[in-house]
Amino acid sequence: MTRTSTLPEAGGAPASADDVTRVAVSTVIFSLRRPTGSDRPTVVLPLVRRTRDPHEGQWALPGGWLDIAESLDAAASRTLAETTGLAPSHLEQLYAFGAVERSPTRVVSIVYWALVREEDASTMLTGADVDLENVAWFEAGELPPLAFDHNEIVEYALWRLRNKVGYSRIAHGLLPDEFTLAELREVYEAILGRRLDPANFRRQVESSATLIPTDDFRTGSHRPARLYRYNRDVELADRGPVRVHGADDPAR
Amino acid sequence: MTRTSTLPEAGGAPASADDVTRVAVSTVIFSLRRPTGSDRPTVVLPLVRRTRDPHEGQWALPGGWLDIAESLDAAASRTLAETTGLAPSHLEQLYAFGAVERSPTRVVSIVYWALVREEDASTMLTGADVDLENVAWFEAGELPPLAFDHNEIVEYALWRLRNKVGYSRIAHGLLPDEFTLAELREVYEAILGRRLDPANFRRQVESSATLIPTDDFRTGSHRPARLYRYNRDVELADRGPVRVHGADDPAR
DNA sequence: GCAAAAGTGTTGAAGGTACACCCATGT
DNA sequence: ACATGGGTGTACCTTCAACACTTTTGC
Repeated sequence: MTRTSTLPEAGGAPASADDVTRVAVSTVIFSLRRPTGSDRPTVVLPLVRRTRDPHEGQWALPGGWLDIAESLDAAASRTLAETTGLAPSHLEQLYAFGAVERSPTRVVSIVYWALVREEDASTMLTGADVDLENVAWFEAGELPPLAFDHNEIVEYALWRLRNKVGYSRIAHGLLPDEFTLAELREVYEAILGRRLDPANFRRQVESSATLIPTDDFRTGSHRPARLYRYNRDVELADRGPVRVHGADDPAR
Repeated sequence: MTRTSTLPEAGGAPASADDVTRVAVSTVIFSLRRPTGSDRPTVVLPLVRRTRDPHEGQWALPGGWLDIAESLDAAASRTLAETTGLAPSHLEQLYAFGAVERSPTRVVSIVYWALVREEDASTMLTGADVDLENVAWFEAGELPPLAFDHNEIVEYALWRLRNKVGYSRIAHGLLPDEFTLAELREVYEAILGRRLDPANFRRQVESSATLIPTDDFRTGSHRPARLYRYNRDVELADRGPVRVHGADDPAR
């Protein structure tokens, strides 16, 4: 994993001057974490500390410059890995931000959002050449003031996530292969920010036929809960438009 | 209206060589037209004929290059006006397309979609310095093979339009100030491609409280129909995320 | 009167919410 | 035994689709 680009929005730019529009790619990465003391997961996201102006010292979304020979999707994957060492289970374009004043020099940011499984989030700590000093996880609801317009971008990404969890099965992007219905429900509850009726939740997911029951159970100090697995055959009304040519196309 | 940029994807580029990524802005413009012989409207869109390579002679989406000092939204408005002379009643970002091979030189296209009222669509014919020879309207469902990946882009825009008509009130962007419920229903029918029950349609829009009944009626060879006007106060769960800073922010 | 579209009423199916209740385990 | 979460049953309510029916105009 070689560093072919630096953090976006300024510094180390591919073109030298401020007479060109540069294209940056950033990603809002969501994962879950169970705060110590609580068993309920909350939505967290990794941010990187800027090491140069503008906004030096402030936290910002991970990202980097678009290379001339890589697609937007590829740039999102690459910069995400380079800055955080994470491997996402879901990656989807969010929006292109291009207001003139959002950075001192002209930058158009193509922003993605991604999901990382709780188990995979720990790879960051062991990860290769990631600058751990300057990466940290934050609760999505309690962010400090971020660089550029990144607070608004995160808000928008959260809105999209909450929206999408309602009509697609992206929740599986935050879960391991096998999980109980209670664990799945906790993912929904963490994203939506409210409790769901276990009985009704069970019926809804069961009627959608997206889950395959296994013969295994998760034990605890109560009745064992059946483990489920996502049915990969089922494609929900999820991606919407025609799949264009393989990669780099709309995901919704 | 001065032409400050040429058609996107190649030719007359702001930067000379193929060692930079250029940003283009294109727009899928939807309007309605009643085919002669039929009273039911169909969805149509304007395309421009390319006058230079690549894809010279082929039809393509109207657009142009992003200027260094203008926002993405502004670029969409400007290029839309320059190439077609149209003024949209709705303008919204669709997606950023950035596959490497979508053009001989590296181009990232920020694509918008727009609505133009039937009445305003005729301004194109009288419009200022628009090259009428190379602009034409096509039925959205019967497009010829277009330049670049523009066929897929139009499909995606159509999908978004159909989707959005279900949960927002964008349909008003295709209607004049006052309209009957039958006219509103015809817009929905044209977009969705299927007939709707007039009785149920009436109840749905009436219960949503987005329409203000006027005291005027449209007469014909039947019982006069009441004219309605859109209630500008009502904001549906429409734009979703926080309005960022005025312009150039996500619309959904 | 008749055709045609405007507008109202009614019914049944489907889906969501609330909540009572039983089941199976660890302690 | 009892606490805890797993899992089932059910009643109510809202929404939506289908369609019969009445109203008001032009011809």
